[in-house]
Amino acid sequence: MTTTYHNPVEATLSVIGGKWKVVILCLLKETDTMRFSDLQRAIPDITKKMLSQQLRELEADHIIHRTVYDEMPPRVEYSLTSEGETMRPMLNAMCAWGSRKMGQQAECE
Amino acid sequence: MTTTYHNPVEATLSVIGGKWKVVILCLLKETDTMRFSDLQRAIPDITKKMLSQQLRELEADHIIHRTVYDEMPPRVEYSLTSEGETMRPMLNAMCAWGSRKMGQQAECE
DNA sequence: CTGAATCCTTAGGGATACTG
DNA sequence: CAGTATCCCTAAGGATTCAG
Repeated sequence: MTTTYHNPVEATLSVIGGKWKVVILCLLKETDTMRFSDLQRAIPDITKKMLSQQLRELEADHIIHRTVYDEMPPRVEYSLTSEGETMRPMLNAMCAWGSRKMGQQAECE
Repeated sequence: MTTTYHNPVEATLSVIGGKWKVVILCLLKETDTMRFSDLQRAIPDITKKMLSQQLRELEADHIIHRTVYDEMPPRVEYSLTSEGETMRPMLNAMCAWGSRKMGQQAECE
């Protein structure tokens, strides 16, 4: 499927446009590697379904890497790929803007 | 309404999370001031309804400024506010990442 | 623990027509 | 030109259950 974009930023949005993707990526950029349950705990409002769905899409776009450990109980870890690492400046900028805004409003916790 | 965020970036998403907002903002950051019809032409896939809706939300968040000229035919111009200007680094980073990706895939036009 | 599968609801968003 | 107003419908996403 070849999608035609009229603006470069649309390519960005096609990858990080999902409702929770940026939140997930911002967590991964700080913690390096997180388990499924770690992400769930860090994003209380997300459902399992949404989380796994967003993760699979990010994986399909080669932004995150999924490592399965064949243990009992199961363990799966997620981390940024090298492609995902290239997002760091962008993710930092997005976090920075939010922090600035929060600083103004003092409404973050 | 006080919304509680668990991550600073959620504050960012609450402002630019709309489907077309980042596209609109990226256009405004480059062209400085655009009319409604300019935006429509630059974003062929957006409907009037969506465009005006997204614009109104951005205006409510004090990100863009709306100037109405009492002429016939009507003219309305949109531009970034000073608050919107603080988004420039972030918007540039988002465009840059998309451009990089497009460069790899050579699928932009 | 890490999901997949199913069902179900709602609201995001498209098409169209109308207005100052 | 720059929007509203309606109608309408799909698909995003929530709740719940099942499974390896």
